[in-house]
Amino acid sequence: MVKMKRKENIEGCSVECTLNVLCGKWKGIIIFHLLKYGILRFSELQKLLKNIVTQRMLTMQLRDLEKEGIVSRHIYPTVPPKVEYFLTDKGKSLAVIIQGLNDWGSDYC
Amino acid sequence: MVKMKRKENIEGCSVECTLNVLCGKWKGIIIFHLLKYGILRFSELQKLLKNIVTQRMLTMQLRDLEKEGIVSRHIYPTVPPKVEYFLTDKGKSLAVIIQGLNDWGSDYC
DNA sequence: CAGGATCCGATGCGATACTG
DNA sequence: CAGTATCGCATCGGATCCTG
Repeated sequence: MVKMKRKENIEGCSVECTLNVLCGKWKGIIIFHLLKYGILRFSELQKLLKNIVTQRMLTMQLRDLEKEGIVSRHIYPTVPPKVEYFLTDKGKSLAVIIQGLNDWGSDYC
Repeated sequence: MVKMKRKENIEGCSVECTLNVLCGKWKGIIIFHLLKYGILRFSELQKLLKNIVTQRMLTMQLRDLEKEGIVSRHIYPTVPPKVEYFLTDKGKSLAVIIQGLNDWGSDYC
């Protein structure tokens, strides 16, 4: 459930709106780690996700988050290429929520 | 992205675990409304969702939430049938998170 | 009223291979 | 190293119809 953008807003409930940003495989963890480490290279993110995720998936999730204005990236024009990902202010504002999700998960899963 | 249960736990990150519970179309809003109203009949939930959701979908999401121990239901053996849904303690513990999601959505969407 | 049964399209997600 | 391109399946989710 990832790209299921919804335009209709259910009477003052913006819950789904936020979930649309967070739901998508690995997005939560990606933000979690970026909050923790600040800046991470593509390969570092992949390692943190224990190589469970394929490059393709990681790329897609990062692109989605970029579109939403949650993460941004800095590309070094070097060889071999080096790309760093970091949270935008909008992304950092998710800190409380991510922390809450993490805590709840620790308690109830 | 609803049934994508993940067993692997990424080094002390339980974020995805919670997202697995919340992600699924309408689950967030369902919990949001149950937090707000306490108890809701099937048909009341459907109206609150502005009839956007089909009975089938609403039923499925409620069954998922029930399996996770988030909601519970009380069936009145009457004709016509009457079924009430309400949050379990585990479900109520999501209040802070749901509120956070709602606030963030209001601010950034 | 609440919800089960079917059908069916959309897309989420994975595996694999290739490139500047 | 950090991607893009293809292929393919599983499942998510919508529409419709049926029932105790």
